[in-house]
Formats: sequence, structure tokens, C-alpha cells
Amino acid sequence: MRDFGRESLRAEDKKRVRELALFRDMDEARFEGLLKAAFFQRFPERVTLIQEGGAADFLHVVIDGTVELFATLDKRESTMTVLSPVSTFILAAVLKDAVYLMSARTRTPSQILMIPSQNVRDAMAEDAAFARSIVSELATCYRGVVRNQKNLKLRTGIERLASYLAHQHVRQGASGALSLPIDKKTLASMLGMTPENLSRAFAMLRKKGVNVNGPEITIKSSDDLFEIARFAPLIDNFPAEPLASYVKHHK
Amino acid sequence: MRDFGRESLRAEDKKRVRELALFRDMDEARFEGLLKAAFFQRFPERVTLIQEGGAADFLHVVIDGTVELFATLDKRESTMTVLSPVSTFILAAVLKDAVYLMSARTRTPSQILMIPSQNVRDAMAEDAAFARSIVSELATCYRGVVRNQKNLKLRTGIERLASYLAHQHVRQGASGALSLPIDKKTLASMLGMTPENLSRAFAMLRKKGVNVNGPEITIKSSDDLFEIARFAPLIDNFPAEPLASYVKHHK
DNA sequence: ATAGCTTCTTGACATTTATCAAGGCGCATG
DNA sequence: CATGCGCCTTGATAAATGTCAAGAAGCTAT
Repeated sequence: MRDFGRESLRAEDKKRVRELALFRDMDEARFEGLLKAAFFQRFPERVTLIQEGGAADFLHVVIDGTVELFATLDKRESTMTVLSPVSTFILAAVLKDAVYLMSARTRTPSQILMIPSQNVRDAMAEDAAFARSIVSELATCYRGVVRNQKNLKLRTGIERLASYLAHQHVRQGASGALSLPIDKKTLASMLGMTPENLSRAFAMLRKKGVNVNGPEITIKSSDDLFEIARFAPLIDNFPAEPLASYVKHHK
Repeated sequence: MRDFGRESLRAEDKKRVRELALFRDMDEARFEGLLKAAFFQRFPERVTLIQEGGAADFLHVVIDGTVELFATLDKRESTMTVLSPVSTFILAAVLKDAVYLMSARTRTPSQILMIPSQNVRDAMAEDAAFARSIVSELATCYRGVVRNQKNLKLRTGIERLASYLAHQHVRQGASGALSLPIDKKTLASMLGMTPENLSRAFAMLRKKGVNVNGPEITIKSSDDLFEIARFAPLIDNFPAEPLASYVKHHK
């Protein structure tokens, strides 16, 4: 992989990593040790960070920017999820010392912390609190994918879109407006539909109070969205509070 | 839940549980302690074992029989997966002390071991080897769901069927014949299609050497199936060896 | 054995979704 | 400023999938 610029983690970003559920309860010295072994790099947009099938050499942490996880089969490609700061990815592959099942690329200029897999596994073996956090994190991720699969199998395209919009609306402060963090082609793939169909789905929602202007969306009533999406607590996992990075930029 | 007959675990079955990756490395006395706290019950077919939204009071282990995990949204229902012996289910909910995201029902008369969640969590806290096994198990499960999601989003219905048949073929000894462990309606739901469409998919495959007689299938060439399914190691996770219970019954 | 049930299959049809093609719009670049 | 490019939208059409209905095959219970 090209070296786009290794640098040191700012104290502020370090604090954000430390506050992640995965690292919060870790022994202080061991956390510092992990960071010392890690690489912190900036990447431009549209850079492939990892490729499915490759060895899981690093646990990745998105510090800033937007990262897309996607998968391919022959010429087909599908977006699995889109990550925003601060989140880790491919933890499971790291722990199993296995190959990646998904590829990752940046969607915006991003800052990524890369922790060597072996260090993560060593830290888990030595630090019981970290091991517990890993269990909790994995269980949460697992449940996330299960929710996702339910979403895919039990909802129609329009319902998935309404659910996604409702979700983003809450994340971004529930102000009646939201902006799409990714382009519509990627969103379509993530929601399991074609770009053309996503356009039509948006056109449908327009009749129900959803105003679309490029990536900027305003909604008349989030209750309407819930109703269209057939809101279900066992599928939709709404964040307890708006995402910090959105609040920061749109205050 | 009705008590369909609590009884004690036979030594043979105990051994099979002990040999599961999840329990293999556990401290012997602690394993015995878990079993002592556990319930072992027989259930008739079509009994609901757990309901999504309910509290995860027990870790379940399928000792014998076939168990379906499914999810619902309003009146819709979708089969998420079908389990055969010996496997655990809803480990993630147990560890997070959360509600079930999926329901479970028996498809055949079954024997289920139910270990109280609190005991599992206590054992994890006290036994580092067990904690490691849990991490490994969760990571494996996570990767399983990811493969499943890739299967759903990157393959067409026919391709998913071909992949499923190839998978069952290997599990059952790769003899050129296999039998469906579940009825076709359930299989259709699991593969994300309607029963009618599954029938048509089978009709398509018939032209390519797949002979269907009720639940009994014979195939001309498993390579043909791989080709139709667009076999991909990063989606299809073939078992290293045939499933013991099939070999036992069909020798 | 047979009536009645369930499961599965098949055909006709409706709906949904994907594909192809064209054009508008905004944005970066020469 | 003009040009070209990528993104998005829209319409026409094709393909896939779902729905409805009917009937065949197999199983169960009386």
C-alpha cells in the first residue's frame, strides 16, 4: 500500500479512540502500547484500504472521514455498510487471523489508525478487561449484521430508504433536515437496489413530505418516515444521541 | 414455556457438547458446573423455543433435531437460518444481556440444552480460556452472517439455490445425492424467495443435471453446481468434513 | 380405504425491479 | 467561458419476482 503520510495521532483524536467502547476499559499502559505500535495515516478519497481475500494484518479505526465496506462477486459489487468516525472495522478477521471478507475504500479524505493484528491479539490475551470489551463489541457487531439482514429480507426498497432517512435524521440531530453522507449510487447499493430505483423511491417519498435537493433532505414529519419504514425496534437501532461529528459541523 | 420433559443429558451427548469449539478449552469443573445449572429438554416439532423481543435468559444448544431461526416484521416472516446438531444459538444476545433479535422454533422433534445466561456470563468472567473461545465463536458467527449477507446481495435466487445444494452435498458426504433437511417453503424463505420461485429455480436446475424427487436430490456434477453458483471462497464456507449426523444416518 | 389435509408444482397474470438510453445539471479543467 | 465529465433523473422496455388460483401428490386419521 502506498504511504500517503504517516504521522502522529493528535491528543484530541487519541482521546476519541480511548473513549470507544472497545478501548475504554483497557489498561492505560497497554492502550499506549497499542497506539505506539499503530500507524496513523491520512488517505485521499477513493483509496482502497483493504481488499477482500487479503490477510487481516491491521485493525482499522476511522478517525476522520467516511469509509465504505463493500464486497464483490465476479464483476458485481455491493456496498455492505458505510462507516463514520469513530468506528473500528474488520475486528473479526483480525481476531481469527483470517482473510478479509470485505474490501474497504475511503469515500472522503480520511484519517485511519491501523493497529497491527498481532498487537490486538496479544493485548486481548493479557488484558481481561480488553477481552471483555472485545466480546461486547463483537456481540454488538453481530447483532448489527443480523438487524441488517432482517432489514434486507423483511422490508421493500422504499421501506429501507425511509428507515435509512429516519436513522440519519436522528443521528444528525433530528432538526427536520439531514444530508446524505454518501453519494446516491453508493446508498442505492447499500440499500440493495439500483441507482435508478433509488431515484424512483425518492420520488415516491416526495409525495409524503420528503424534500430532496441533491444530498440535502428535509422531512415534514419523522413519524411519517417511521410509518413508511414500518419502524421496528428489533430492526432499527437508533443511536441514543446524535453523532458528535454532525453536531460539531452543523451547530 | 411448557415443560415438555426435562431430563438428564446422556454421557454421549455431553461429550458432543464438550467437543464444541465453544466449550472444548473450558475448565473441566466449570463445564460441569454449567451443565449442572442447565436444563435439557425434548421438544416436539413446530414448537416455538424463543420469541424475538424476549429477554435472553438461556444460551441454547441444539443436541438433536433441526431448529429454525426466523424473524418477523408485522405479518411478514423470514427464515434467517436453520441449525442442525450440535450448534449453539443466540450467544450474542446472552452475552449482551439483551433481547433476542430472532425467534426460534423446532422443525423436527428436538433435544435442546438450555444454559442460564447468567451462568454463561459468570463462566466467561472466571475462565479466560472460555472467554477466548467465546471471542472466537462470536467472530466466526459474525463472519458467517457477513457471508450470508454477501450471498443475499451478490447472488440471484438460482445462484443461491445452487450454492445451498453444493453446500448440503458436501455436508452430507459428497456422494452425488443429498436430502433437504427442511421443507421447501422454509428453504425458499431462507434463500430469500417465494416457494413458487423456488420450484421454478429447481426446474431450471433440472436442465443442468439436478434431479429432484421430493426432498431427495441427486446431482450429476457438483462442479456444475459450483459454476452455476459462481462459487467464491469468500462467500461459501464449506465444511472441512461431512456433518457427523448425516454420515451416521446414511452410512 | 378414503376423506381431508398439507405440501408442492404449474400456469396465468400483476407487480416490482433491473436494464438501456437519453438528457439535465453541476463541477472541474483547459 | 466553453468543454467535458460524472452524477443523477426520467422514460421506455425487458427481466425477474411475486401473487393468485388450480390441481397433483403424499400423508394422516378416522
